[in-house]
Amino acid sequence: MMDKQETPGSQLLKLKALSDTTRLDIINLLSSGPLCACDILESFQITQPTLSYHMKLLTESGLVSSERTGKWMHYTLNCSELEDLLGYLKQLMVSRNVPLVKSSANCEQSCNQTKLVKHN
Amino acid sequence: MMDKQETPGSQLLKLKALSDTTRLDIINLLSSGPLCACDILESFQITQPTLSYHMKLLTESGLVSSERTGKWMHYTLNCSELEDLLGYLKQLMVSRNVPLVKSSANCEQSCNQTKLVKHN
DNA sequence: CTATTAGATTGATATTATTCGATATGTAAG
DNA sequence: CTTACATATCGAATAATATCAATCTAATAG
Repeated sequence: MMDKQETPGSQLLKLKALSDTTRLDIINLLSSGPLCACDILESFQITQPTLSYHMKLLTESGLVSSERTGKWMHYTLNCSELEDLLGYLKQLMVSRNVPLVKSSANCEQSCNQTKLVKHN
Repeated sequence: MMDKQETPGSQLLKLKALSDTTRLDIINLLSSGPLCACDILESFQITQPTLSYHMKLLTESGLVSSERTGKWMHYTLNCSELEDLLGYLKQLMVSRNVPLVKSSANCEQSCNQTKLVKHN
């Protein structure tokens, strides 16, 4: 049942979240299992506020979920959200044959399309 | 035959390339087939130099390949590179059970792990 | 050779991201 | 209540990105 509305916006949020070395490394860490912030912090040469900032972006993207246990924050990789992103990217590889460019193609002699229209 | 060296760096480049609305939209356009720069440009409210800048990032990431035909530049989505990225992300969902955090876990009472070690 | 056209490059500027020190909040222990 | 500890937030500095106008290069047409 995949009637979920495609929300490219939220996929963009995830891609932004993954587009930083530190955060990609954090995701890698979390792929081995949930960790609390202090454990994650030990793996990086960043300050605690910086880690907190990155964890905020990761959780806001949905890729990571957080849960407080006492004074500790536990972070878990949210696989279903990652699956969604995978699905979104996979769909890009299925040529949709939808002419997104409104009328026609320019560059008449170079396009290997049947309908060739003169470019003004 | 998947003996290709995992190069997280190049995957990071792709993720950076995808982490911008305009570029993600361009990728979407290209998923329907190759297009020349002038066609792509018509779909956006950006200037030609800006498009050129984005196409440079996309091609440098490997996600898009470019080919000159006369005076036109044709851009094509490079599916194999996208596949590589998909593979990299997919692998994150397979818990590797490798203890990346050096010695042990902190937060003894909250970790559901067998080996519990006191945090100083 | 001289336009003309498609794209790329350059340099400046605006916008956004990242980082840190200082400080606040929230929780548990004494 | 006070202290200690884990994490979050704030404000400011810095770094990285995105954008545009102007200009350059490459290719074709005349």
